Amino acid sequence: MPELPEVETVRRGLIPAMEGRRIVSARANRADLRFPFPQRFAERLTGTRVDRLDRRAKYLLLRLGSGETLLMHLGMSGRFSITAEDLKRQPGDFVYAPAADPKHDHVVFDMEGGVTVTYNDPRRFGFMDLFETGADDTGPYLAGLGPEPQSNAFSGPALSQAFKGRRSPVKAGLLDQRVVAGLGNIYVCEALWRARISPKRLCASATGVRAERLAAAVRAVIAEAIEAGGSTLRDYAGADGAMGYFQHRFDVYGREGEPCRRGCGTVKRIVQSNRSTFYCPGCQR
DNA sequence: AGGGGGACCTGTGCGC
DNA sequence: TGCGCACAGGTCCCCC
Repeated sequence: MPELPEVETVRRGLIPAMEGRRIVSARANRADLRFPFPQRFAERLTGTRVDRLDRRAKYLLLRLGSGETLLMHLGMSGRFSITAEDLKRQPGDFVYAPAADPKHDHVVFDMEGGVTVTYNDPRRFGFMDLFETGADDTGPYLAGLGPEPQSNAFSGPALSQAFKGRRSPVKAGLLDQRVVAGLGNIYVCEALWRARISPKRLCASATGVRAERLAAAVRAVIAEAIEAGGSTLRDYAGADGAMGYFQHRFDVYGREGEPCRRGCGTVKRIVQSNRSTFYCPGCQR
């Protein structure tokens, strides 16, 4: 479910609840999510302090006083809710509302200061792991990730280089986390629309000036989405009460049959590598 | 080697 | 109202 902007919004929402606080106790309510929890999961977390909350691509990284890093991925349906006496606006309020069904509450962190952070994930595509801090680039998850879209390492020339010789559609190229890290189905569709590039165009033919346009579009789309997430955080809970999943105005995603915002045609839905792609055949070439 | 398709799960919304 | 199907924002694994 969450792509980079949603994960970044979740990170920012978790900071007041977790950063600088000791984990009084941690608990996993089952043996696995997508993968088994690491050995002695609860014991390795209990008693340690969360020094910092980082993000890389769609991964949250809790840097712990113990010298370990807790890596968390939200999969498609992972959510956090927070309850906290000292963060509440009104007594009895949730800071971020709990997900509807508590039977999917899989991990609970009791934090210093009466703050409780609960991870809920109906589909259990999410996962958590612990590794020694500093080993980010040698572990199975983060090694090989491409540049962050907001970093200097991501640029037109870099994207052009990554696309060179690739025979796959540019939609698949942008979804490849080794090319650029953090994009998912929605923001790839949005960036391609913004850059006026057809999702069916082959990567190899989207180098040069097209890659330049695409890189700029990716940056803009991601920046705007993070900003939209930030505004829902400022309002505390978003419309549905859940942190990180904000209502955002999409240009093409989910708009099949509706008019293109450029007024040139109708948004079309196709399937590429088993996933929905939305685009406007009128302006995307 | 790179790329496509299926698998992993549960929930929701729609048509009949 | 109930049932079955299609679909959902991610990633891994297998196979060509």
